[in-house]
Amino acid sequence: MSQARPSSPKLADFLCFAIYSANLAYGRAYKPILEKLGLTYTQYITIVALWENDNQTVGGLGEKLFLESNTLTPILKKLEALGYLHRRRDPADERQVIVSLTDAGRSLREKGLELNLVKATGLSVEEFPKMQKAVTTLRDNLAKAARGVG
Amino acid sequence: MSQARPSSPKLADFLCFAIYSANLAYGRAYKPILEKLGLTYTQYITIVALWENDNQTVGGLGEKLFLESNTLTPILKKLEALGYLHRRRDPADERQVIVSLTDAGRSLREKGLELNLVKATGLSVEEFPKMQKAVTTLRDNLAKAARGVG
DNA sequence: CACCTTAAGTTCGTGTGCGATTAAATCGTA
DNA sequence: TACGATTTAATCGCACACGAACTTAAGGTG
Repeated sequence: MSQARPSSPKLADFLCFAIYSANLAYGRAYKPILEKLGLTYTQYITIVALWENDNQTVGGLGEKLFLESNTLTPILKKLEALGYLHRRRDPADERQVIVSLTDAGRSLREKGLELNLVKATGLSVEEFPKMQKAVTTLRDNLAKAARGVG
Repeated sequence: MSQARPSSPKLADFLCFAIYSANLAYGRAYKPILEKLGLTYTQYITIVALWENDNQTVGGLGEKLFLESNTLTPILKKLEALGYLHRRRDPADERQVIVSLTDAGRSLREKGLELNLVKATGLSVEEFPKMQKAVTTLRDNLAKAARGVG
């Protein structure tokens, strides 16, 4: 195993890699919990977004989830097939599709699915919201930069 | 658009969602830079890991990248096809595959590919390493929890 | 109204992630 | 040494993420 040159950038110093690998770790932590419900992580946060605001358009939902319609459409169709939501064209604008939860979709919330992985983060009650805020700000700054602003 | 119930969990309070969406934002910020090189993000960090330590096994590389061989194998084959690395069985243990950079793979480092998105994060020089450390610790705690430890 | 432009979703192809299975090599132990 | 257990990659199928192209609907201008 040859040595790296002194100038070599270290993976451990990359913030992008920390975020990337933390995301993988979160997915692995959530998986055993979510698979008991037959949901993937993306399907789960889609349901959560609908708990927060029902009857959203695909585009509106995508804005909140940071996903394009080409990603959302198959997920929404899957959740519709599972009986958790309905999709219907907006009669006032047939281009848009309104997504709304079914009783089954709403009842997931009451089914004890208040996933709580706070303990697994190792963060204290004071640290948790600070971290959450900091990562959210980071995300918004990156999104701004990607749009060419800043 | 109906109102959410008071008890409804808000997406904006989820640390997992902050990480998830920050990862998407990072990918979008990196894409225009990396596609000039014809590399994806995962291919890029694989190259970085090999800059740091050349001649690694698939498993060893996977440990550093937090990826399994089922994910890495097609990526390594692609990078081999692009001429950036070689794959060969270890003569001392034919089960293992040694991955090593080619001159082309090493030269990517000199080609000014020291991607620097620090400014895009909006973090100060003092904040950046703190954030990087905090997210790394979070990732390690989550990984520990997912393994059933803790 | 006819025509062009814009907007919203869908479809398709590529590239990850990952669970499950397989193939091959090595190890351990009687 | 023979053989079952373990280790390491690779393969396969499924589910995202996303660029690009397509379809349909709405809006704007003459």
